[in-house]
Amino acid sequence: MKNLKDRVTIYQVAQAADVSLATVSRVINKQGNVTEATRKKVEDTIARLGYKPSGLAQALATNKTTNIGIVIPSANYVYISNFLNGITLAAKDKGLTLTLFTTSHSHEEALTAMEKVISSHVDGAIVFDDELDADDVAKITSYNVPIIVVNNRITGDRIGCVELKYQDAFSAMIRDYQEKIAKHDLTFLHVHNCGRLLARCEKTFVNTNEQLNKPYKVINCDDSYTRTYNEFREFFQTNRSGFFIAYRDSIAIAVMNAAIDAGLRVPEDVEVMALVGTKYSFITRPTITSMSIDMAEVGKRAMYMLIDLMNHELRDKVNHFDAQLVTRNSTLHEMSK
Amino acid sequence: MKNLKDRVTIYQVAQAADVSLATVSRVINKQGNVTEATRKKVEDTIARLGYKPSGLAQALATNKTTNIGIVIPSANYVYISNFLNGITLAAKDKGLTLTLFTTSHSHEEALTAMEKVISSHVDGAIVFDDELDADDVAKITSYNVPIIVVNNRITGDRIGCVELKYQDAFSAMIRDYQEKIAKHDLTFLHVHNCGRLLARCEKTFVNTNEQLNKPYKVINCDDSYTRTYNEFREFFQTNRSGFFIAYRDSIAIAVMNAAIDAGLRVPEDVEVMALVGTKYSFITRPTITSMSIDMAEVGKRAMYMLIDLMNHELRDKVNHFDAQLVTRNSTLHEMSK
DNA sequence: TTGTACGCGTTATCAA
DNA sequence: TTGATAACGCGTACAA
Repeated sequence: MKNLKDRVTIYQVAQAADVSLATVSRVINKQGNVTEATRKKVEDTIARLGYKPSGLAQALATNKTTNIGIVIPSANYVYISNFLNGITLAAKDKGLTLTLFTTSHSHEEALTAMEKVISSHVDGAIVFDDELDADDVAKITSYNVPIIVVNNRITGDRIGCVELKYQDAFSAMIRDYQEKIAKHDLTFLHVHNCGRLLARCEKTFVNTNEQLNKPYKVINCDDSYTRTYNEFREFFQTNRSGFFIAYRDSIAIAVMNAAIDAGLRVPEDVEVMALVGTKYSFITRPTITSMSIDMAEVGKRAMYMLIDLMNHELRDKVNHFDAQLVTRNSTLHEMSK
Repeated sequence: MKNLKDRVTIYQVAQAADVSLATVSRVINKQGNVTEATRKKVEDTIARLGYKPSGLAQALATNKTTNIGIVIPSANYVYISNFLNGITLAAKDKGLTLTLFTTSHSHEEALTAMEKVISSHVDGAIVFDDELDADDVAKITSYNVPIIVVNNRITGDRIGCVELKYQDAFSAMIRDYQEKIAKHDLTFLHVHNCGRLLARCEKTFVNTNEQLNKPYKVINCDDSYTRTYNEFREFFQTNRSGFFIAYRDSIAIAVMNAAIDAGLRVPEDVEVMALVGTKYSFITRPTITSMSIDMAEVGKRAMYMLIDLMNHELRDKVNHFDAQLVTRNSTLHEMSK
């Protein structure tokens, strides 16, 4: 008994079972056309030799890898983890394996990731990355790999997409606040180069307030809890009130904690909300008002859309999820009930 | 110009460039032994035809996939995301691609995941999954795939491991509390079937208290924020004090919020700490005392160990990370300073 | 420097 | 029901 078996091949199995490799192949793929007796014989020697088919060779022969490429900027955000988790659930359900490509928020890396997606021979891909635009995506589908794009409206022969719509709910929320409460000026926390989603929200913010003819502010902000906390500790020395709208809930929490630690009351003096909420929106005190989309559901949907697309039976190439406003204790919304 | 190019092969490039496919192969792999002129000619036609080498065929021919298998229970925990992120960073650094296998906390799924790891032909694997024991892991290395196991002490010819050690710091913390503060009885929140790490901590907890001859409690608890919160709201109706030690920080936060919402003071009436801390330990108010290991660092280390192992140059097959106690405001530790 | 021919581990098509 | 044999797309000795 050797310690490290060199990979045992279908040929060795065939030889040991005294059949041809074609027969072994039939047994592996349960294709029938095999006597019960020989089937058992083959299966026994497969077990005895510990043979596992090479996915590589199978893929090369069938032109199917049962591999799905996932392109994301990083695995480190909670909402992306949730998204990823939804994908894994759906993928496992269908016996698909996931290959991960991360891009670290750089256009260049995103492009090389797409190259790798192509050469890695995946059967399809799900792309959730703001660095990639329509042209970049078109490039890859010209290689005949079906793609679902998340958070960008792109369609094509082999492209589907799922949109994340914050505009309606966000705009409604702004109107509601301005009409019924309007205690504080609304301030949008702009983050430089932080993706389409935030950019769209900022546009919605500006437009809605302009239409209402209400005052509003946009200030710069870092995409980091600690730095934002420190900046706002400073900020709240002189500014003692406001309504702050942050991208992610950790940023909103940073602002909130800075306010509280500066002796201000939330939501009476300072109101805070997050655009992208996760479960961490409700574990703080006060809890954080946030917009939310169940990213695990988005992941599942994307995966199922991709499977349909691979089978050429995807009817609606554009799906969308609408964000829901969840009012909690960091804003005065509750009062309007 | 056809819309969907069927995969263009090395052979087509060779033909179009009027050279043999061996020459194209040399150009692709930058092996030299090619005239500057023909190299340029080949590269031009590669660009013109949009040729991308098939990773599959390359892998089959070279017996190298540059793919690393990652086995984790789920992508949904923050500390696992951090771990995953560390891995992606190190992997990208080395041009490696990641294939993800999730097991959903079931032994059966873990086993099939290992099967897939084998047939997927990865060059190596990192396994962070409590469902797998030494035998399961041994099975896979007999297929000659190098493995780094996280959070389990397993070694072998092609196996290395990185241990996550909580015992020392946890035991020291218990002694310290019992000797210097001892205001509340210590209660360990037992979660059924929640993995080796928690089990080891529970053992440490019991042993240390036994040695000190101090009273202690172990009570059952769910691994869910909401359920834990609700149960402890109930609990705090009658029990008005205690020191609770939870597995993850979200669970600790659930207990803390339940206490606060029940009108108790933290840490004066109720103390709370988490064994596995993430960044969410410091965004709550009060902040949560927790033990912590930088899981991103663990991921990086595991990846670099694996690379060494693949190159047969891994010296120390056992690495370990020691947890650090970070005292924050949810316990009275600060007072002992 | 370049080309020929074989092998990598499968699947699939045809005969037998 | 079985068994040769040709793909699949590439790397690589070896020969030219």
